[in-house]
Amino acid sequence: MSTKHTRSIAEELRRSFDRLTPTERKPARVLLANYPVAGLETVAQFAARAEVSGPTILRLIGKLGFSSYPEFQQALREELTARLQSPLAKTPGAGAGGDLLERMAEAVCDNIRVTLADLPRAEFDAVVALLADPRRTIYLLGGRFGQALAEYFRAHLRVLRKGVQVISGQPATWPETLLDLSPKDVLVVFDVRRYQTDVITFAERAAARGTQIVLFTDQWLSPISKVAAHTLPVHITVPSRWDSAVATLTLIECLIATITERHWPQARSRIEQLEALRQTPDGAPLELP
Amino acid sequence: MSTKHTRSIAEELRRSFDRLTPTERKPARVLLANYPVAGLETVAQFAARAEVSGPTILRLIGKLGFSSYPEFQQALREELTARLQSPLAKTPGAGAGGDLLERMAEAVCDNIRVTLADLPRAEFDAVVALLADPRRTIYLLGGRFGQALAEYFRAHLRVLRKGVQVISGQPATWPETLLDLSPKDVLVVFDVRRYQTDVITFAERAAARGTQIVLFTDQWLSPISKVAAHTLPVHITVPSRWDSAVATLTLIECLIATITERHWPQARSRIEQLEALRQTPDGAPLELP
DNA sequence: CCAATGCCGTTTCATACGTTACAGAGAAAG
DNA sequence: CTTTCTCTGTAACGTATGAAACGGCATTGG
Repeated sequence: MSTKHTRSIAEELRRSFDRLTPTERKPARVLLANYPVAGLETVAQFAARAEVSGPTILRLIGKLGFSSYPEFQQALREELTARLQSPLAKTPGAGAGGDLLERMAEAVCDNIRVTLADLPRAEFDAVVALLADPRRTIYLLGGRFGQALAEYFRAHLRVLRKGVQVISGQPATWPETLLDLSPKDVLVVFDVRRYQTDVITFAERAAARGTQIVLFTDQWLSPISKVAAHTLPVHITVPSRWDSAVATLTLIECLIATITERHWPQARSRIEQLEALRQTPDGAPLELP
Repeated sequence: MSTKHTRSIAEELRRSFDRLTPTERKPARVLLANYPVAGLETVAQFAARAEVSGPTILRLIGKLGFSSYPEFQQALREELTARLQSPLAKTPGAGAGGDLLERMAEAVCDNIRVTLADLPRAEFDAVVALLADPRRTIYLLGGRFGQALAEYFRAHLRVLRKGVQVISGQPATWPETLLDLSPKDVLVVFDVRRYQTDVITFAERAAARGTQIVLFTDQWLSPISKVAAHTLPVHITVPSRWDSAVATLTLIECLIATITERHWPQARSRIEQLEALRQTPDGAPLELP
């Protein structure tokens, strides 16, 4: 009767996190990262995983209000039972009263779901085919915040194929790149709300040269969509003063995953060659991603 | 190779159900009904729940191919870990039911929810305070795929405060930056699975100089976590050959939103000054973000 | 009806487990 | 610089745990 554990142990852990000593926080993090499996192991295993000693584990669960380790495990198991029985058991008190983190999580997830649900599969498949075509060169362009997305996209695409290039640096130098664009090539543009004029003009000129444009934009559609071959609208509003790029990133990862899957033979051989070339400093072999 | 448990234990149990004696079937049914929690209890508890004796339990798990009860529990925990990490437990009947887009959306949303739910609020708040402190300089560092995240983070942070810098270029040039790091400064590192050695060594040296390190890593914790002041574990597994950065990006946006909100007076005046300075080419006034 | 065999629980035992006490290291305060 | 206090790992302890031996019981075949 010492303590009533109505709320979850994870929550209790987070609540009293600042009461913990530095060494006690290590197993706390390990437990939260591998919840709740780490806590179902023996004290010795749990301690070894967190790289602390056994007594530290016991002191930790003591601070959580448990009088013994078995009692702690019992509580974990009961919680796990409830969690597995009702799969969508969200935190019961999760009304709109949740903190910013919870509200952000919900908003972002809604954006992702709506974005992917509303996306025409034909459009998606066409973009996949375009980006997987080895004969085309892929150019990527983004504005203030789109730049980083272009970089992320490139980092993956470069593994899968040759001819991937991010247009960066000062906009004044972009026209030079414009010369390289041909009707065979693809320009991927990231342009959301408060559409950047320099990005827009570049895209329009590229379109004039016949380049295929793939546009990531928000639900209100950048003006580039008028000249784009394929437009991918993404939901971006969240309870923040800023817009969210999470749904955009998700879409990027979906494209990468699909390209990798659908053209796996080519991708595989390329990745294997890459691994052979890339001698890691410590000599450890790289696994397939 | 005493026992290879490629398929799930539950399936193995059903397969060899008719080889069991009547009394052995009782705990088998109990385990399947309360899977896998019942098997994670002690032999005595499991036996009591199934109303059989201890040795019956041991004979049962012996027939499943395990040489000891702890080995059986270990297998259960590993299976549970895999199940909780990639929640394909959703729509179990619809194995390949949804297409890749839907499965990605679900997985990514789960990652986001779990990541934010398990995040200690104290840790989050400490990072916010650190990044909002105008007296500290913020350095950002990322590996192959983390680089883009660092860039995205910087693009926002630069609006909110001065002294934000991404460490980029060849790793050989990084030591020069190391000289600038002081105990007052903050190093934000992105390091996930297949942790990059050059990133690790840089972080370790920075820590040796007393720099506060904020680490974004996966649930298996980069070795940098040992020297980091604050570790933010993120779930990254999706039904793809690649890992996902979506939850990491969400966390970044949560940080930005919170910093903006909590230190709004400073942020607001800074944004207004920025707008005054930034003469948009078409003369259109910029709105507040 | 009897004997044999397979099945299951009770008892016993060794071990590994959780637990406690203690001492050393390190930081904070004087 | 010294003292005090907090924190953390080592070591020792008692116990509960998993595992093995044994015996009774029911079922089956003769």
